[in-house]
Amino acid sequence: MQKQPTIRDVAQAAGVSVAVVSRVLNPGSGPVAALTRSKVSDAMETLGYHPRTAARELKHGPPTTLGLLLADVSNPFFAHLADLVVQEAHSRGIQVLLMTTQEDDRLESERLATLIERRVSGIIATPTGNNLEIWKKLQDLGTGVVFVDRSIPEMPEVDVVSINNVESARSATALMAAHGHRRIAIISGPATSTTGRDRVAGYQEALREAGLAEDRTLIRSAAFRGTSGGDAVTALLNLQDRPTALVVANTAQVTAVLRRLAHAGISIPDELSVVVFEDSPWTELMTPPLTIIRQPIDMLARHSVQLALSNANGTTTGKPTTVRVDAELVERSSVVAPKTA
Amino acid sequence: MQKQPTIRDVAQAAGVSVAVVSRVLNPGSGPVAALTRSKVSDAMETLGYHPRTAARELKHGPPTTLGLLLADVSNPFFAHLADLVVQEAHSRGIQVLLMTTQEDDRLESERLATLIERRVSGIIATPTGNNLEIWKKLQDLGTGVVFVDRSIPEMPEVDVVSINNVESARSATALMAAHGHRRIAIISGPATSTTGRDRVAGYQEALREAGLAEDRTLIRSAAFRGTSGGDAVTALLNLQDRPTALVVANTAQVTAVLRRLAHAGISIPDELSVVVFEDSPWTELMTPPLTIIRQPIDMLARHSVQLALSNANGTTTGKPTTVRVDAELVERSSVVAPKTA
DNA sequence: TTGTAAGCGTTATCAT
DNA sequence: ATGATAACGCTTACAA
Repeated sequence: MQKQPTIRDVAQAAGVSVAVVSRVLNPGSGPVAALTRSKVSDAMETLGYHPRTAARELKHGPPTTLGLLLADVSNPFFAHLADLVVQEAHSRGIQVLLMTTQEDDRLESERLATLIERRVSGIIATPTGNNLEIWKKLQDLGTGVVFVDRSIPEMPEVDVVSINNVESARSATALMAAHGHRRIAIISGPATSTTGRDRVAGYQEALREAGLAEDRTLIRSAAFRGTSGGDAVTALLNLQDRPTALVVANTAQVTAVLRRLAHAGISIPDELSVVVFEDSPWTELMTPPLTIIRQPIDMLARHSVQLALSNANGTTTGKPTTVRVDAELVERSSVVAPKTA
Repeated sequence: MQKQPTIRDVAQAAGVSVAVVSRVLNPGSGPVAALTRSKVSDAMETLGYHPRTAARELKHGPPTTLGLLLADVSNPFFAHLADLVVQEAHSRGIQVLLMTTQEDDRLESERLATLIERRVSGIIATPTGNNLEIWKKLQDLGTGVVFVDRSIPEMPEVDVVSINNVESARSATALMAAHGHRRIAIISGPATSTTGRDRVAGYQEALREAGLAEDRTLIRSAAFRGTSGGDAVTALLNLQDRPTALVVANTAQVTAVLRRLAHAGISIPDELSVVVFEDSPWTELMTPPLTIIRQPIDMLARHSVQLALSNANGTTTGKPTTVRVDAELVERSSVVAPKTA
């Protein structure tokens, strides 16, 4: 186990001062003679020198790391988002500290404390909805905060990047209505989440447009974690006047819902038409291939990183930005006209 | 945008010296009077003080971050691994820097350079197979290096955590043989990867045990990225003597394979029995439910973190550790006896 | 063009 | 029990 050479070792080996080494390390920070430069480079090479990030950051170096705080990474949607955020960040020379909250605001506050201590330049997060004060503080500190996928209504000053939740749920529901369904159910995220609320709003809008009456028993919100989606299905199936169509607007609960449906022996789309908010490749491999709402995750990733970085150092342009990208309804074969009973 | 208070500000506000503040920050580092402690705590509270990690690390503080270098995080297997690694690390107060290589050794070397500069205490990685010198250097530097899922044969000195690839492929193949299949194909990872080679070895072993002759045309290695799995399927289907069973041992190519199979109108398991190395929930939702090899990802995550951390600071116990956990063959409905032609 | 030296925010060693 | 003060490795005026 060898000891790490410092800038001083390099300077000595090259027969110059540390200032010169620093200059070749940071091109543009000052003049260096070509010959000197190569001598220094050689020294760095032979010594196997690597500048220490911690020291650089301490000396008000531009913070080069970004926090990515997600609910969890097992969820394919978040996994894909993480993948793209990392790629996008790397292409800008930024590193990503990955953290998860498990939808637990207690854990969230701990993670945020760590992020504060690290003085990350920005944070891209799916907030639990609490810890308002900490988020505020982060912004005051000049951290670029961006909420992705969801937001916190009480915090309109934070930038948000998400799909148009209202519109996507509306289009999914409208598709059902267009096929002649009159009893359309929705399983959404918890009512405390903006995605949950917005998607239900879109659903209601579609109902209104189709001249359909709203039935509260057909609106089920399921927690993101656990198997709440399955229970929602069971509840729906136990209704005396069962729905003929179902919009699964809670991405984290899609497999739980489908599993319960399969278990109950419900045949899709004969007994139940289905649209899910989930665009993993496997949705196309199902029998029948599922009609889905596809989220442009690459757009979400790109905008999140860009905003987080541009908001860093309090370079906030004043009014908060809200990026709302359109999701795409991909029609496959899980929606058909209801059986006339 | 407020300025961040330093330890000096706290000291001043509390009317003590910085040394005292540092002591209350690091309990056990020295005596502090109870009254003093509370005064300091109050000052920290009202000022909203957070110690700066960069400064602490500079002052030979225990490195508290770990690098997780994966091929990509879109792959559900890696995503799940990342999720659990993060959880495990957090439970030990360690942070995780997430990076991806896209299976590109050029990118890998860049990421590794960054990790060296950050002086991370450990790295958990799915190596591309190259950059041998850098990996060696990392170890010399006292970084705890752990290869997960795959390994590099030329680097027996590095700890490895993976499933028993030989045995899992053997059991999957043996299942086919037990059902009476005689033409069993396998689509594995590239021959340059240890997982690819090991799984093929297990496949061959099972063939031998079943007294079946090996047919080279039934062994297809597909790259991890892209849609190479689909091409392998097509090649297999074009054989004049088609296989009646297929082991998909390349996790990253499972959906590509299934998609091509569906596209070709091959019915599972009637025309082709299938076992896949992939345990995402959706495999159970397919028609028919897929027989799979389930990897105990939680074990992989736990051991990886533990090893990476214990190997840090050159605390290497001498001989490298190899943790090989057993994968589980979960029989569902995608394997049946071959149709007697 | 290059060198000197003063920080950056902590921790740790001595004194007091 | 508390306080000065010297590092830690790097950047950056300011000199030379």
